[in-house]
Parts: sequence; structure tokens; C-alpha cells
Amino acid sequence: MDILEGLNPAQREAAETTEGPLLILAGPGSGKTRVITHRMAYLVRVVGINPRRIMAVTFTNKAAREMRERLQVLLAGSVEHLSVGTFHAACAAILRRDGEALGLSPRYAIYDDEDQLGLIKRSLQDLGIDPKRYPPRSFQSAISSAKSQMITSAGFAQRARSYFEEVVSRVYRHYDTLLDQSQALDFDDLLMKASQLFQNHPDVLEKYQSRYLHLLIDEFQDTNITQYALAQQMAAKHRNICVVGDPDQSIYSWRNADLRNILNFERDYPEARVVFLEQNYRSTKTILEAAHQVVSVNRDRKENALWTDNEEGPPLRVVETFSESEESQFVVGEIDSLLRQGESRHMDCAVMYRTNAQSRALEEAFVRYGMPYQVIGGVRFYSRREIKDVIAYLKLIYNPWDSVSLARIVNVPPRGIGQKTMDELQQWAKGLGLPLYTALQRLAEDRSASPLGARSAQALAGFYSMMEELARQSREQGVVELLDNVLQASGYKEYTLEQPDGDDRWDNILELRGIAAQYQDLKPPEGLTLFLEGVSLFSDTDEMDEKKDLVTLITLHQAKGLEYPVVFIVGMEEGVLPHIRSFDDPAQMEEERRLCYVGMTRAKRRLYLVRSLRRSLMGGTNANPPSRFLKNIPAKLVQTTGLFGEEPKPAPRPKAGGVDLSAGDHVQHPRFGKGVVVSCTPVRDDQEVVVVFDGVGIKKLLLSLAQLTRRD
DNA sequence: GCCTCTGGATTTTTT
DNA sequence: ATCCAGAGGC
Repeated sequence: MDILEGLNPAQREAAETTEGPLLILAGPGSGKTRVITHRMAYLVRVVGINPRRIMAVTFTNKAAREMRERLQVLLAGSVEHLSVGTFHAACAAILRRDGEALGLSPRYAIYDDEDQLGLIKRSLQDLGIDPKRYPPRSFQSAISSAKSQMITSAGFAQRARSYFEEVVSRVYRHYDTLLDQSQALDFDDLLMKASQLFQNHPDVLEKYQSRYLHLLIDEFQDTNITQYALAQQMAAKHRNICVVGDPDQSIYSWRNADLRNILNFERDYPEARVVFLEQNYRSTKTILEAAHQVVSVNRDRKENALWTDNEEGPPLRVVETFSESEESQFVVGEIDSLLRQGESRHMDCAVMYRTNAQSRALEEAFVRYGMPYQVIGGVRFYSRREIKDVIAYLKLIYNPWDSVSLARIVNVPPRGIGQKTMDELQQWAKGLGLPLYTALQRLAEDRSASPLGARSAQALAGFYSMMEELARQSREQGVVELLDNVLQASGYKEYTLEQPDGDDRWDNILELRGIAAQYQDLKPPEGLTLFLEGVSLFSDTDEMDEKKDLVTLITLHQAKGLEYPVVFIVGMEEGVLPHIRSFDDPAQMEEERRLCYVGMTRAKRRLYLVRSLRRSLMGGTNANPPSRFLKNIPAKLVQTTGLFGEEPKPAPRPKAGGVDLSAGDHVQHPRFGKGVVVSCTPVRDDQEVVVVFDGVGIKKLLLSLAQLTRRD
């Protein structure tokens, strides 16, 4: 059997070119994933490369998992030694193994951006910088951007030109010191330190270089300078580096992705073969043409020749609604009618939006109609307070120098250790030149050693001995028992349950416990290591369920790499898509355009572009003109529908349910009892009625379904 | 030290 | 609308 069977000539060329550098420029829907997996299968089966000598880097863990699964099928097993993962995960593992050469503890903590921001705030405090004048976030992004380009704090100080940059360099330096004291790395450090490790320790680099004969990098257009440096280091010996990307789908420049990488690749590897994948197998001609018209307006762009053999397909639908809720109603109603026609299942449909906040109105509509859906992203599981708290306990057990985790949970649940006590402890520790946790230890051993009050000292000593006991247990227990012990010893369970939304929070903790169970059987230090690494590097798309029959609600960014027969892009308005923040920067505006292109090219068969006349934002409501991107789509590809007709139309007196209501009417409901109508909004051929029920509260109901009767 | 209230800012996208 | 810091009462 031929592994390359069924590939078109360009795909075949890409898969067969196994020696030397290779750049694959792959348009949307061009079978990129297929090429990558077949290329790897070819390497193993035909060229005879041992899978453990191949490394593949993907953008998300989910992409990594999929690649592994597909290869499993192609190779019939034998993929367990293949290295597939994100840059971050790969670097985390490298540093865990060899980071000691840099003076890094193998138990280093990983700080996410919330932790990072906290540490920056502390830096500002230490340095006496006013966070009102200099927003902490501006330092966060400046430092992240520097680290993404391999610029250290010393390097930053050197090239600081403005006064602000000078301030940043001081914050950067202090922030790094604090990280160091905590034995912690932020996300950007994972990449930069790994690269520094390679740079300063050729013996370590040599080990990885010799092991990996072949390196493959997916989504190359979204890599930053530091990631490229890493790739170059790893590939320097064998020069078998294959990168795959599409400049038109570059949408992460705000995360410091740098399109120069693609240009640099051709400069650094002049002998590189370049393969263009230009046949699209995903979308209809109509969709592809429309998307092309949108993106080709960009000036900073290389033209390509994407084409498809697929049929014309139905026209795009551009739909104009009056309000956000009507927009959502339309989406749900339209999906419902596609379902009724037997054309699609829920899982064939996706709704995409620019900002997470937009998912709310949509969710309301889905809930009200009882249509099954899943939201990707939004309030992320691992950033929920209770989850971060519990993980902070585990992180502190694992690495007692982790000052961010210590500060987070030392008084959660409240145990009499307030800010003042912590300040005093800090002061005392600093005076002795001790890390916080060591000071805590000394205090616990001899209460009179510290200048702190007896009450505070007592509380701190209690906390210390609890943590020590947990740490002791962690040496012989699995992750699940450890978690249970933490919840028990800290009193976190009772603390959570007595909160107003305690039941939900507790459910989340139980879910975390379920995740921990996957690490339960590993022997003590390793289980905790991998669990903590897993939760730190987890991303939202990772949890997406593709098997359940649900409609997917997702941001345009997260939708990259996915495809659906039916796609709705909502909020096609100036200020939303393109986002208002891009208005004054042409480069950012081009990125918005690419983002729109990415969204459109997710669609296989039907594409809806929906906008609303009015949209609520931070309390107020405003009216946005239609997105400029709509104007670039040729009219012949589009069917436009306006649902609002003459807009602020007076509530037509409809007939649904034989009842006829307006604001102020008194009504009766079988379940909610007596109430008063607050408002009626026409919704397609129905009415949405808001009613305040006595003793029940406000409910939104659909007139046709609600069985309301009038009480005169 | 702990809890609640108020006013002010604040939202793009995420490994 | 929602989150956060700071003030003030217990």
C-alpha cells in the first residue's frame, strides 16, 4: 500500500521532500494536516526514521493530540515515542530535564498571565511606581514582547530610549528577580530560557540536536522570534526543518507572532524547497471567492492562487437584524430550520464572534430555545478562582518558594493572616535575607524569634505546619489523595460550600479532581509534576468536544484550524469586526481582515454574515455601521436579508397563543403565577415578553410557548 | 482582621 | 455589566 496514495501532486511533493529545509505554504482547506501526517508516516515507513527522532510542534495541545491520533491510524501504532506538542510544552519538558544548568530548580513553577500581572503589581509597589500613572498591563505587554524577541532585562535597559522604556527596564529587572526568588517562569520564559539554555550549554543542545533528525513546525505564521530561534537551534545540525504556514491566516501579532519568520526562513535556508498547496477541498466556490475578495484588499500581502473544484453552492447570506437579541434569535432560528430540513445536525454548525463578550447574548438564545451548544473559551476553567486556589495549594506544596501561590492562599479560607501580618513577615524575612517560606519555618520553630505579634505568629505557624504535613504526605500519595487532603486540611471545602454560588464552585473542584485522577497512578513526585504542568499549559480549545451533537460557539481566533458545514459570523460591524482598537493602525486593520478571512474560510457549505443595527457595550447601546469587509464581497455572491424592516417598529399586535399583550398588562402563568408585563419585543413571527412575577422575579418568555393568560 | 459598600475604571484576540 | 481598590464599620 502506498502511503502517499490520494495526495495531489503538490501534496505529494511536500510529503516526499524529507531531506533539507522545506517551506509549505498551505491555504485554508488545502489538506495541510493530511500532508503533515502523511509526510511523517512516510518518514517512518518509507525512509525508515525511528519515530523517537522526529519532533513536531503544533499551536495547541489539541492539534498535537489529533496529529498523534491520525498517525496512530496511518502507522498502526508505534507512535508513542514521537514527540508532538506545543512549543511551550516542549520547552517545559526540556527545562524540567536540563534547566539546572541555568540554575533552575526542576520544580520550577509556571506562572500564567494572571500570576504574572500580580507579580508586576508587586514590582511596581516595591519600586514605588504609581500604577495609576503606569498601568501594570502596559508593563506586562512590554515585557512579554521583549521576551518574545529574546531581549533580556539587561538588553532592554541597554536599548531603552524613552523615559517610559527606562521605567519598563527597571520593572522588567525587578520582576525577573521576583520570578527568580519564586523559582518560577512565565509563559514567555519557557521559550526564552530554553533558547538560552541551548545557547549557553552546547552540550545540552547537542543532545537534542542529535536526537531529533527531523523537525516540523505547524502554524509557522503565528510563531514569534524566540520560537524561531529555538527551531533554528534544534535544526542546526541536520537542517531537516519543515515549516507549514499561511501568511493570510496570521492573526496573532498581538501575541508577538512575527511574519518576518517566514521571510527569514527563506533567507536562513536559501536551499529550502517551497511548496504551495493551492487546491481547496473544503469550501464552495462562492465562499472561497468571497473570502478571497475580503483578504485581497490587504496591501502587505503576497497573492496566491487558491482554487477549488467544489460546486458553486448556495449564496452567502448577509443578514441584518435590529438588536443583539434578534441577532441571536436569528442564528438559533436558522439552525433550527436547517435541522428541520434534515440538512444539518447541531454539530455541523458553528457561531463565531470577535470578542468573548458576544457569546452572552447568543447563549441566552440557545438556552431559551433549549438548543444544545458548547461555548469554547470564555471564563476559562483554569482561571476560575476556586480552581486557581486549589492549584495554588498544590503548587506551594510542590515548590515552597512560589511566592505568588503563597500569597494567594495563605489566608484563603480566612485564618487570621491579613495584609498587615504578611507585610511584617515580608519585612522581617527581607531583613534576614531569607526567602519568605524559610522565614515562616524559622518562625514556626521559635515563635519568639520574630517581631510579630503572638496572634499573628500563631496563625502563621499553624499555616506552616499544615503545609509541611501536606508536603510530607505528597511524598507518598497520589495526586487525588493529596487533593483531598488539601481540601480537608485547609477547610477549603466548607469555605467553598458556604459561599453563595458554592455548589457550582464545588462542582468545578470535583471536575478538577476528575482531571487529577488521570495522574493518580504515577509515582509521587512525577504525578504532581505532570499534573501541574498539564493544568498550566492547558488551552481552551483542548477541551472541545467534537463527538457530541452540539452547536459550537467560538471566537474567530480559536476557530483557526477548524471547519464546519455551516458557519455564522456575528457582529459584522465597524468597531466589532474590525475591532475599534485597530482603527488607527493599518497593520492591525490588515490583521482584522485576515481574521475575517479565517472565519469565512472555516465554512464548507453555508456562510452567514450577521450584523445588528444596535449593540450594547458596557451598559450603553450604540449603533454601528456595517463592517467594511461586507462591502468587499461581490453582490452576486450574496443574498441579503433585513429582518428589522422599518426598524424601531411599534410592537405589532401578534396572535401567538391567542393572547395579545403589551407593557403593563397583568398576566397569569401556570408555573410562575401572577405577574406584570414589562416589555414585548417582536421576534420573527413571535414575541418575547418580559414579565415580573410576584415572588419569582423577572422572566423572559416566548409568547407562543409560555401559556400566558391575561388577567384583567 | 474581616466584611461590605462605593466609585472608578475597563475589555480583543490566548500559549 | 463586571471587576477591582480603597474606605469604613464591626
